[in-house]
Amino acid sequence: MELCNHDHDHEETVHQAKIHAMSEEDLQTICSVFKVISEPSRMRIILALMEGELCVYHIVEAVEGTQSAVSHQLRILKDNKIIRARRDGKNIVYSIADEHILNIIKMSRQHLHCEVSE
Amino acid sequence: MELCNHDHDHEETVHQAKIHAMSEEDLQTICSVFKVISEPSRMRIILALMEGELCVYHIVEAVEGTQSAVSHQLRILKDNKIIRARRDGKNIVYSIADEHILNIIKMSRQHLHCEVSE
DNA sequence: CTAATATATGAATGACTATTCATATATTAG
DNA sequence: CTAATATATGAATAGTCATTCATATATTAG
Repeated sequence: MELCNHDHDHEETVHQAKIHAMSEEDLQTICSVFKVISEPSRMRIILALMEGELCVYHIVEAVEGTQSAVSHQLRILKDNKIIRARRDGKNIVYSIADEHILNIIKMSRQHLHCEVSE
Repeated sequence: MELCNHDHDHEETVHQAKIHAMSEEDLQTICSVFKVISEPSRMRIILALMEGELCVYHIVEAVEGTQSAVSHQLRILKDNKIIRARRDGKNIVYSIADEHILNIIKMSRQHLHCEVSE
């Protein structure tokens, strides 16, 4: 593989791609956000919390998961600052911490035609 | 774990979450899109193609990958209708096929402050 | 047809990760 | 303090997946 002589515009496109390339850090940032919300079990939790704050027991009920699995995913969401936790007596109440993620999900649902039905 | 009596609003929130719940199909759709673009190697390819169409050789050059790895990722992007391929002589020229994905990425970059520098 | 070029692909491998199970920690009631 | 409740967590497991290596396919030049 030596040359691609069928279209010299490609050389310029490659040049532009290199100039406009995201920093490695930004690339990791944006990709890790997509990765976190790409897991259905986590997306379900986020969607549930979009309706309002919930304690673990009710999140488990809303997403129909097991306590342990939900708790592990809550940890990942919290570590990624997508949700926040506050203690309220015996319960830990979770809520959305990042409005940007909400907007990304909302806009994506519109684009992918996965909006709320009503 | 029997009751959560510290806040009865949670019951209503769970109710709303169940009513507004996405269909399983939509959930898979949106999550699989996020999954595809959550891999840095694939995101690099998409970002390169945002500058213009490219043949495989030039994609390899733009993203600084190996031919085989890039080819495998191109396949996944094509299977997911994010890019399209057309043959041009000895080369296969790839280009973005889904404007929605572009918008999602652009908006996400704004939200996450990963915009182009200039 | 043959050689060279461009791209694709199958299998193997290693890395990552979601879930489960068992258990630990924290809070409150009594 | 003790029991019960609510949540978190560590280890094990199984499944997924990105990359690599070797090779196959397709196109063009001669």
